[in-house]
Amino acid sequence: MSQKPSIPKGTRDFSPIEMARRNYIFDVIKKSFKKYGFQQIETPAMENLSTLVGTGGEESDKLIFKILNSGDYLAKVDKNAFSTQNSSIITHQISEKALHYDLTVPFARYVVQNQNDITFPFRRFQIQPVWRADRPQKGRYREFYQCDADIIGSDSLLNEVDLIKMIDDVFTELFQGKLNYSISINNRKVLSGIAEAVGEKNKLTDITVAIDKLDKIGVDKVLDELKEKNLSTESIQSLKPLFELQGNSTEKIMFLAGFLSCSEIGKKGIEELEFVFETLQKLGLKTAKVIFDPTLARGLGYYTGTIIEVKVENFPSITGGGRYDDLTGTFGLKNVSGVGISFGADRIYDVLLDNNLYPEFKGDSTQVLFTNQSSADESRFLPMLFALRDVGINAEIYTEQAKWQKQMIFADKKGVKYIVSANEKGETFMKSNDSTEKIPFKTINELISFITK
RNA sequence: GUGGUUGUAGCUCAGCUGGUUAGAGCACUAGAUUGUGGUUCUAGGGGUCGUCGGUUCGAACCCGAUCUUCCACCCCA
Repeated sequence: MSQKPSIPKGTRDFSPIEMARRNYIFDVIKKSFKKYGFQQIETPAMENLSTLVGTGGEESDKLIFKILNSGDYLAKVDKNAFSTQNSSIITHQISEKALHYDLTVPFARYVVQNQNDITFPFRRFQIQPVWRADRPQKGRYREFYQCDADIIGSDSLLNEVDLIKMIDDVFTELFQGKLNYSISINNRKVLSGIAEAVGEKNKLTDITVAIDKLDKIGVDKVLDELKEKNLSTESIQSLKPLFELQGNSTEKIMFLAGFLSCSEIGKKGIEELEFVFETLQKLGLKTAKVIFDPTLARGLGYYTGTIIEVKVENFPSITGGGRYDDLTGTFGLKNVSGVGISFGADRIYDVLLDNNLYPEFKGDSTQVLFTNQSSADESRFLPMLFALRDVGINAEIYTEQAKWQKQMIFADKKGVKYIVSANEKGETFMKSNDSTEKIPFKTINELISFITK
């Protein structure tokens, strides 16, 4: 052992069985995307750093993996900037590219660049890895796949309804009705309305960040945090009823409608929520439990309307999304609204594994193994091998003339279903993996019908 | 970025309060046996005990730093 090989923190290798499971998840999601009229695109793994920074808020800027410029990257650094040792200034001088942090921002960039060729409303999906310089922990990786579906160029709330129905479809299939999950919905306009209604319009983020922690740290700590952020005692007092909200989603919405009656933007948010909930109620959902959660905030800076998050017990959110009214605005295309969601394939993988929800995968491995104990075997089996492959059966020959035992162990470990062998007289036999009975056969058609029966 | 945690053979781990050439199981390789299905037996390869530095006559074991693992916070898929 010269040196111990390893991979970067938060990244993973995927074995054959893991890939089979991952592809199963991707296939289910992709099938739904297509069914709802989304078309696939792909964007580069790296973007210009300038298109990525400043779109998702300060927090996400910190988590962007930057790519060092090629060549003598230090030579171009401004000497004054260098001597300040200010990394954020120097960063932009030594790095002009970065790995994308999510798929929504590259998509917005794509839309602006290709606006003349796109017919709006545009439904696109994108399944690619994203990178975040985060600290790995449970369900959190530095390289992971997002499966994004976005509709851009439409204000209609029917899109929100469509996305939630699609979430229902995907998890109904993946969870097979055996696992509870909930789709939490809120609206940024409601959060703005709350800030406005308590007279702290400019403390919106402080309020939402604090509210978001309600179920984690409890009412008292949230109030403490608001005090620290210099909210007036009256404001905090008037926020209090929100923390004690009881009842189902409809009752909560009704309460907030009253609470926000003095705020235009708040009223708009309530209207939007009501539409989404009412429409979903009419259409019905297969397995999803949709709840209005006024404490749902979500950090990404660009959301302006509906926000969505899917949760399973004991896991961080497995799907998230929302509406953004002006994401393309930062790239020069105004007045284009979009809404989208992102399935976190890697977290879904962990959830399915934890709950034993993977179907048995058939046909992923070799179905038929031709044993090889002599060059006579090789010449007699090779034509059969290719004949099987030609009719679509996964088959291989053991390429070494090895001991029978070794070949059987190989077949067993690989999960091969059928074994073909010959004796010294040249008689050929086939058998299935779970029995020791060898059945003689003469023609390739006999073999095929045995395997495909 | 903050706090905690982990690191001994390819894998899972043992190694008592620091004391001679660091062990086991599995895996791997070769041979024998079973005489073409996973048995059994024998032998063998493989570790500068994450890395660097310190304490000590002596360190896998104590101390420091660093990297790594996992977990929590922040934030998020």
